[in-house]
Amino acid sequence: MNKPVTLKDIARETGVHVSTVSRALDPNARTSLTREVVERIRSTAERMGYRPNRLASSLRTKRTMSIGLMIPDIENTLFPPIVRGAESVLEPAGYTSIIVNTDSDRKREAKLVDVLLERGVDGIIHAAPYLSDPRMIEVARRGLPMVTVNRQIENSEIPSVVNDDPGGIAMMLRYLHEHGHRHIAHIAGPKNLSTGRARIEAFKATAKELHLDLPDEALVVSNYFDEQEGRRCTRQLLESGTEFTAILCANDRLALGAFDALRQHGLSCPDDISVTGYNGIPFLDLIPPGLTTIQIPQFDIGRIGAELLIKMMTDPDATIPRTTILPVKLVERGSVKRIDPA
Amino acid sequence: MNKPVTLKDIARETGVHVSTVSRALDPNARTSLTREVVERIRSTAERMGYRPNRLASSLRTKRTMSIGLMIPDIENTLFPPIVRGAESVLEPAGYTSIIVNTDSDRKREAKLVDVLLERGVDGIIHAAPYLSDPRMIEVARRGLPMVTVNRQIENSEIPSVVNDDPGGIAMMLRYLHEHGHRHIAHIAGPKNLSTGRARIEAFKATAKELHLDLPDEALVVSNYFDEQEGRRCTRQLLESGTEFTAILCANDRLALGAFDALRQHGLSCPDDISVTGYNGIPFLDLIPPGLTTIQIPQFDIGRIGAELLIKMMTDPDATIPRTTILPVKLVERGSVKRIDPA
DNA sequence: AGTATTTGTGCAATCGATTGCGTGATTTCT
DNA sequence: AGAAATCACGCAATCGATTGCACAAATACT
Repeated sequence: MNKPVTLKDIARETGVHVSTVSRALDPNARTSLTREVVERIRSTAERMGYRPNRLASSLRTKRTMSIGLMIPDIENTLFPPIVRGAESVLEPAGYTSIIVNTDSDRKREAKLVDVLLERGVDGIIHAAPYLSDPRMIEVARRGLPMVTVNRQIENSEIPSVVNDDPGGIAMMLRYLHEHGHRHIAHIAGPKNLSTGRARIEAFKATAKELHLDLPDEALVVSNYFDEQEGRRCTRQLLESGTEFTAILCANDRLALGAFDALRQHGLSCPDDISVTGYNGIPFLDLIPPGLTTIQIPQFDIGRIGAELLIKMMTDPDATIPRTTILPVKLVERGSVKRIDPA
Repeated sequence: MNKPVTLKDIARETGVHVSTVSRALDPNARTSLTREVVERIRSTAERMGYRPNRLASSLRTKRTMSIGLMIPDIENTLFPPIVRGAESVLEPAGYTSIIVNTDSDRKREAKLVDVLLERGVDGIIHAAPYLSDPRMIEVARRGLPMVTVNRQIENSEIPSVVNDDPGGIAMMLRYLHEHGHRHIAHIAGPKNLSTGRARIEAFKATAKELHLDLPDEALVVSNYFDEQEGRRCTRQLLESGTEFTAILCANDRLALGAFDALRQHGLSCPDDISVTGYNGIPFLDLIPPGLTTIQIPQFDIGRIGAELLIKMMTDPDATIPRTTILPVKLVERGSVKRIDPA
């Protein structure tokens, strides 16, 4: 491994001082140097194959040009698009990201934040914090630029980029209503997540608006956003004896679990029970009967989150919107049947 | 943002020299110091909340404890499990990984390698190199520890971890044969990828072994491993007029595309045509009729790749197997029908 | 007891780039 | 033409941790 070319090497080669070389190669400082000198340095740097050592630079400037990207699990298809969205702006801006999987485990989250801090990240994008997350709030308070995307932390000043949960849920509930459904159950998300809470509240509010009958048993709360909980909650609905013709699920994976549980109970979707999801994860069009869902702009959530973070990192005094709400849209597939209102 | 505690601060506080502090905190060098001194330093370090500055350390030691993880696209469900597998060993070992998406674009790949090099990664795991990849070979030659996983580069000494492509394809072809199929088409992967080539060769070899009739038209080569190409190739097969009762696809996404194209042509899978895939990506069990496929151990591929890389990074003289081949298994679902041999 | 060896720390250079300050040379101004 | 201002670049400190070498004190040896 031949040792890399350093500023010193170029300085020796061109007969100038290393500080001059440094300035010649810095687009911002280049102003006060002679055109020729800059050109001479630039060309020999190129010729010698100079690659700046970011470590040395970072040590001096206190900026690593890297950020931390915290997600629950990269295997959850909801997150890769967010990651790509974020990188679509980070990479061109010269930032590199360290992705960590928290597995939605507070202990891991705390440990991984330390890892990121130790690595000197310039900022953090947290894609799925808890509603109450004192550790992250503390880190942000200390002055580390941070944005949360997809979910948000309550009682904090941390800017967040989320989709329009209330609007999306209302849209979906109205859609079911328009399709004749009057008895609609809801499988809600975990209460300790902002998405879980926002969606259940929107559901209740819209149900009231539409004058829907909403018995307590028609509303079950899941512990995790996954298929297994979707199955469990669906079973619970079925066994409670409450009457319903549709289930509005707080996310797609719960809905996929519902598909499964209904099938196991010998019920057909959408003929017996209609089901709807939320998020719009991939492959949904390939899974029968095709989940009607709310498509959230995952890529844009990541993209805008990264844009905000860069703004915060480069201009500490910039005014950053506390919450950025992105519009969603309803994607019709086959899981909702039009019925005659009872 | 209160400034971090440094060795110098601890030195001042405890009245010793910073080099002593450094040694006291280094588990390896701690030997030659007095128990008490070490203890005193350790405790005040703890009390002051000392966090080592990895940048400074790396600058001096030339080790960043970070590695580059190159994948085509994190949105492709094949890769997240590989990533998790790799991180399952990297993280506990104190390594952090920088994930880059090449989009299977040579220009991007070249650029991203430079980014990684500039960041001073200690090694690289490349999850999908081209068969011929001089740039990566050159980087490896220069002395940077590197392993390729999932695919491999030909004519290079770079260790790779791959699944048993020949075995898997042979297994699948035999399976179709046992189910009565005698006219079997193959949608092959791109020729410039090791997986594409290995699989087509295995297909031909096994077909010969089984004395299958294999006209040229029954074998079409895709340009990319994706659904669109699967559709195109299937259409081509259908329009060529060649006779076949099953299509063995070189990967799952091609097979998913085949599902689609068959449907568009009014054909049913598996009643009219059987289809098989390769890889075992998620959600396959939810997509009708359920793709029968070869499950590759993605997580283990990542895990073992990372283990090899760590070995290479920590002991340059270690003997590393040139190729590590992992076993695969056949997963039966509903896309293959048993028929009477014509 | 006197010399040789070991032990525990300190000193200072180093990794590579950045940057405030200084200075000689050139240009501009009166 | 002489003073002032500007310009182009060099000097040296700095970021924080690591490490070979030096050296004094303590211990072991003959």
